[in-house]
Amino acid sequence: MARTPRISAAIVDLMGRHEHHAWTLEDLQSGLAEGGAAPNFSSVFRAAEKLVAEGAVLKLLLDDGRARFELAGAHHDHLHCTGCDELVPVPCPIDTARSSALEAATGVEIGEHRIVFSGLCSLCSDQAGSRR
Amino acid sequence: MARTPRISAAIVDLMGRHEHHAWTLEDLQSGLAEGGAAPNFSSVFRAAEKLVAEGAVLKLLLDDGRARFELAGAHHDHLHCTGCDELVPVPCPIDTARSSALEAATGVEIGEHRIVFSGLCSLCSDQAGSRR
DNA sequence: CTGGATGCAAATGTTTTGCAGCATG
DNA sequence: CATGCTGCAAAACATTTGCATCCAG
Repeated sequence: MARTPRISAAIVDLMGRHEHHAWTLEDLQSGLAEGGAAPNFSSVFRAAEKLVAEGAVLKLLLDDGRARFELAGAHHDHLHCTGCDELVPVPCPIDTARSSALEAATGVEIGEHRIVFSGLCSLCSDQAGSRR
Repeated sequence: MARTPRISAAIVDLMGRHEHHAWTLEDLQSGLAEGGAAPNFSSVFRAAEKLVAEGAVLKLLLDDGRARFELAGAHHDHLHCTGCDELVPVPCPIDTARSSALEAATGVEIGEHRIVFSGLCSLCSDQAGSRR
């Protein structure tokens, strides 16, 4: 069987051409497949993990139990749309003052955070609105 | 093999006696086992899911891929301690003004949210501090 | 030639479901 | 005696790993 070379590069390229999208491993595999490649699932997995390890890509686990991958960049948080199931980036609502206040109030030391809002993305929200 | 009656009631009871703790299914099973019962894993799973469906219990998926269950109550968010792996409740840092601002800025409709901070809980933070 | 990447298959870890028996109302 | 709960076993799912092979440098 023909090999698919440079999978991780292809992943970065693919992600770059679809800015605001979080990819499951399956998404990545089928996305690469459309680009002519037909990589093995394990290879996609390993390439994705490599990119995560390198810091080029972020891995997120949603409540549906499947991991999503997205290009690393400026920090943002996410809205998991209950309409279309997309994971939409939203600006981070936590400022350092708030974070510090939380640390002071609870005695914890906060490093990172992950926020996932549930709701409707702007598209689904529009559609719901126009039907009302 | 003897049956363990009323597993879901036992779960609620168990959780009630250990306020701030998020339970994996395994935690629940061994917790119940210490109480004299020795329930089957599937039964624990089904009881937990039932409680979630009833709204008595919340289910959370962390990045380690294992679900945690905790008593439903006043909303709060969580810190996943990188020291002791506990999931510690912290007050919610998102107020309605901020949430509305986010909706206005992005056009989304926000329902719920889940925030998971990563860092050190107050206990682990203290220990780290005293070693410095 | 050598190390890193890939394909394939099989293992893993956790969650979920099928089915039969028990027990409570 | 009907309905729901439980135990046990096996399936389902997404992920992860072992191993042989391939390819670029």
